[in-house]
Amino acid sequence: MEDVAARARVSRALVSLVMNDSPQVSDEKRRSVLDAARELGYRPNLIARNLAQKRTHTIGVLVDDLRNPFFGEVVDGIEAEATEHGFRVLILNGHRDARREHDAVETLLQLRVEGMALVGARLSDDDMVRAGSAAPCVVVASGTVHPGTDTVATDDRRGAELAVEHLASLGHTRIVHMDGGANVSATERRHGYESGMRSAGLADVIDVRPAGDDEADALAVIDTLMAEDDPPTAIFAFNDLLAAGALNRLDDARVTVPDEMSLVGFDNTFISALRHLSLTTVNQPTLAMGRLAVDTLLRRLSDGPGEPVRHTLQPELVVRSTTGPPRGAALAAAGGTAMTGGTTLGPR
Amino acid sequence: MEDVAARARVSRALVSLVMNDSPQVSDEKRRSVLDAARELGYRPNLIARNLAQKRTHTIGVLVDDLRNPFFGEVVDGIEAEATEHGFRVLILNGHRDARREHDAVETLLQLRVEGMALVGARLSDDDMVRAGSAAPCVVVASGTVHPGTDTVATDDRRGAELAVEHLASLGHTRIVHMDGGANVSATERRHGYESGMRSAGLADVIDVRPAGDDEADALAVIDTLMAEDDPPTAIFAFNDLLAAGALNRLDDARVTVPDEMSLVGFDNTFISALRHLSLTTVNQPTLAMGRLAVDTLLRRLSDGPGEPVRHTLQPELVVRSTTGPPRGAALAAAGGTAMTGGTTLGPR
DNA sequence: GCGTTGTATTGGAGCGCTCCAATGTTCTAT
DNA sequence: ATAGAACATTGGAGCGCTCCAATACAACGC
Repeated sequence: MEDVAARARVSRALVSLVMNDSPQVSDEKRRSVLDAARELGYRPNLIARNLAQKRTHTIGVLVDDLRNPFFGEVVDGIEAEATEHGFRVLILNGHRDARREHDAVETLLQLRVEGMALVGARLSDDDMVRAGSAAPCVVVASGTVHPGTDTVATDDRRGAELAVEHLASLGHTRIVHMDGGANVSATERRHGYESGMRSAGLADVIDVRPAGDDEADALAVIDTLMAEDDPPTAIFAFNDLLAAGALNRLDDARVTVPDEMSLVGFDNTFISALRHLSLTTVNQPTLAMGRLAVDTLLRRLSDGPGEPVRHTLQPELVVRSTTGPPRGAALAAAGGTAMTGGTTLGPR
Repeated sequence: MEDVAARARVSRALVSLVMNDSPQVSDEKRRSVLDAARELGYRPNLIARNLAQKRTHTIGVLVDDLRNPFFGEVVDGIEAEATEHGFRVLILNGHRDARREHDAVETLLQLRVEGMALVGARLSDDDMVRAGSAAPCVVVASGTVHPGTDTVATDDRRGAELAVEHLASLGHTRIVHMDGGANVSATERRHGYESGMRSAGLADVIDVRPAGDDEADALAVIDTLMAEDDPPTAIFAFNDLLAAGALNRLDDARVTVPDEMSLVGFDNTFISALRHLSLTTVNQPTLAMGRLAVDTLLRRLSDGPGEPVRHTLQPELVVRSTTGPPRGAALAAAGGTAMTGGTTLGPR
């Protein structure tokens, strides 16, 4: 910078003004500074700038699992909204590991991000408090919800209800839920499953099986289920990945879907749309969630602390080809439930 | 930091030493500094530290498309290796957009990363030169190759040959290649396809169709192909996503796979393994590529500039259920080609 | 007791930038 | 011609840390 100033025969301060394109600079000087910078291959040092400004214009994103396309889509939304508002986005990967996510948050804070979006993060309440007191945080797509933090989430409970209503309306009674584990989304979806079952008059056959959130987690559960005397006729899985794993395993066991087993996922990731999976699932408005997360963060940034806000977006049932009436059942009455979108495509 | 020093009744310099856990510090002082830091909720400022040290211990990763699981796996490898060597990893998303990737590189450089891994990036030679002169770069999984930069890649050409050999050995003659566009991987795979065709004595029916690298890009190509008088009996697609798109469209057109059409992808992403896709594909050792990329970067960092190194890893054919003999053909001779791994599973 | 070695601690300059108050310059109105 | 405003430019302090050379302190042999 020194060199640029010298070459352009101006002060360092003026170079700074040009670099931040202040309107206060005469065209003549601006041009000569720009020329000098180019000739010298000068590249402003963001680190120094951030230090001097005491601002970073950066929001940090912690993603629970970069390989889960659902999170990828949320991040896309975050990036879009953030860049529109002049913020840079730094992405750190949590690898589905609480300890690494804890470290990642610490790194983000040490880097002095101005806000953090925690996408599907699995953080302890302690972590959340520490993080929240250092920078505004927004928890997206659950994982954890701490009392004091802003959140953006889909109405997981309602989504689960939609799934169960759909299955019940097809005539299913033995509907099992493959549970996603110890996070808020999973809890909500389980509650939704339960309330859906109750509304359908199936309270006495509520059946929740602990599974997980990844393909591999489905295998053992399917094995167990199919070994039972009276296996279910339908499964509602915590998410698409789990449902895909279930589908694989059902295939191994020569169980046809949806004839012998109906299957519903959650998230409407692109894999569920693949024609050969054609998974009935529950859509979450991922892009909107990402954008809303950033908006929430920015609002918090300008308004300062206050009542935590909770944004809840509405899910939609997407009916594809993994659900149908139970084997031997009379065709269930069409329609009835509040489902939207999705068409049943191709033979399965 | 000032405050911590005051509270612990030591100098700022000593606090710095403790924070970088230097062995030169007496246990007594160390403890009191640590206590003071905790009580005050002190969090070191990485920005200031980076500025003072003139080092960031950070390597930047530019990912062409976060939603492509293939890249996600490579990034996992990069992160693993980098953290093992005490480096932080910053991920920026390129959104499959040359302009955004250009900007992302600039950002990374301004943040003074010590090296950059460009995963599938689509950068101009100019960009690469600028980037390479500011920080060591390694180009992973192609996209672009600039003469002067280190690269880590799969032997795309060989991978394509494996695919074609496989199809030819099944008895296919009309084998079309769906091309991935203007990047090095695509070019290599096309060359591999061509040389594979020549070796199989099919030089006169080489048929390359421009497509792309995403699901949607497959649709029009399939439509065109199936409208032709003498459609091919096999397709070798640039990657799994494209193959998945093709599969969808073939389904729409009521073309059965593999009876009426065989299909091979590339990358062996987890979607190709989904039982209901069960896509024959070419595996790339993603994790190893990520790790190797970091190693290359670190070596360059310590050795300084020099002859660019090119690491080429070997691909493997993974045979699943989307390939079979052409309709009506006699069963082709088994074995023969150098294929590894993968078993044909379940009925399609 | 003294010098000597060694280790523990400190002051202060400096990293590359921004920002503020101060100064210099030009223009307008009287 | 001149006060005043409006704009353009500059010097220098300061952001929070590290690192070096300098100093303080302790232990040791003679």
